[in-house]
Amino acid sequence: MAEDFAQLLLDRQLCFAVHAASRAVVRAYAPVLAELQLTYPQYLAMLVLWEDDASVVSVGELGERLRLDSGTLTPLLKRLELRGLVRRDRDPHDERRVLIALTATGRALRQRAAGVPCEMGAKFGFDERRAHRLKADLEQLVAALDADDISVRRGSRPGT
Amino acid sequence: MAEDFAQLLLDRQLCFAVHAASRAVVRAYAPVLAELQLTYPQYLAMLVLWEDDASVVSVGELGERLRLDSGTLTPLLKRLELRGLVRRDRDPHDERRVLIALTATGRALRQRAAGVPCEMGAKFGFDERRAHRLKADLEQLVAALDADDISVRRGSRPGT
DNA sequence: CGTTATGTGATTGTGTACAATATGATACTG
DNA sequence: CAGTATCATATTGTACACAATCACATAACG
Repeated sequence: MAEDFAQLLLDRQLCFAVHAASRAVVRAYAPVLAELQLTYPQYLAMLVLWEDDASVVSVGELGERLRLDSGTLTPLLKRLELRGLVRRDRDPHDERRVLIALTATGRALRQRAAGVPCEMGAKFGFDERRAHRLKADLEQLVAALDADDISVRRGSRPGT
Repeated sequence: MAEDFAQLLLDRQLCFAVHAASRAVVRAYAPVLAELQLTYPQYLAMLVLWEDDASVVSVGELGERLRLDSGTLTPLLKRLELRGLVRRDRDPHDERRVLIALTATGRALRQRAAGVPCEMGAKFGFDERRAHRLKADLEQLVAALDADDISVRRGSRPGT
């Protein structure tokens, strides 16, 4: 019993560290991204669109890459559309899908964002090896949690 | 120029990994905490209150521990008050401060939360050494970002 | 005592984040 | 072809998260 309560303290360590780090990262990006008038999640979405010159993906594909659902992406993408960075059009071959495409303005923003990784890398102050190790640890954590989540998604209850 | 764009891809790695991991952690806690009718940030606040049996802190002190500001904590604490887990009273010695105190119900909830760390630890699937290393890496990251942030908080611009 | 500075929390507005549900299109079945 | 199932996205509601601002109280100064 006493050990359980001790864990209530220990527990706070890792899960809280992940949570606090995430918010610290978003805060650190904010002033840099403000020059591009982007929020951090908007920046992540633009990174995906910038990756391929074709730059046409459905909302669902974007959500899979960013691990975000449509309820989050739809208003975010509408704001990017308002700013003229992307277009949102129904897929003519499948009227259910909405395709996101970069505009010329959105593509041009890539030049201005080119310096962001370097500027942020300096803030992080991690050498490449340690950054790689941290990234690997985090990805394994996500993989472990997602694997556990399959039962929820597929509705396959363990007992019954 | 081409190297800068290559970094736009590499950059996505670490910052995105932190962000995605944080959301995966919150998602993983959700079903476990639902039994206690707590959200993850509410659980973090309760952990701080459970740590000390006195369990009386101001909103500001709580925000310092959790690195959250009052705009986030005030509505969160009001919801906990509505559920009868905490009380919110003005400090009689300093009418500006609002003190948060556990109720008997809030203190009792600690028993039911005792198993949460163990259940979540199983989901994480990390051995103690690796969990400790990940936690240390994340804390160093937060420290580096916060140190960089002092210039913003104190308004001491580097140039002028 | 009036004035100003500071400090603490509340309020407001914008922007995620996600569960639950609704809507409409496509695919499958008989 | 009608009925059903399924899939992709939109909509709604709740809950963070934080910047900017407001309101009030204490403190410091003349």
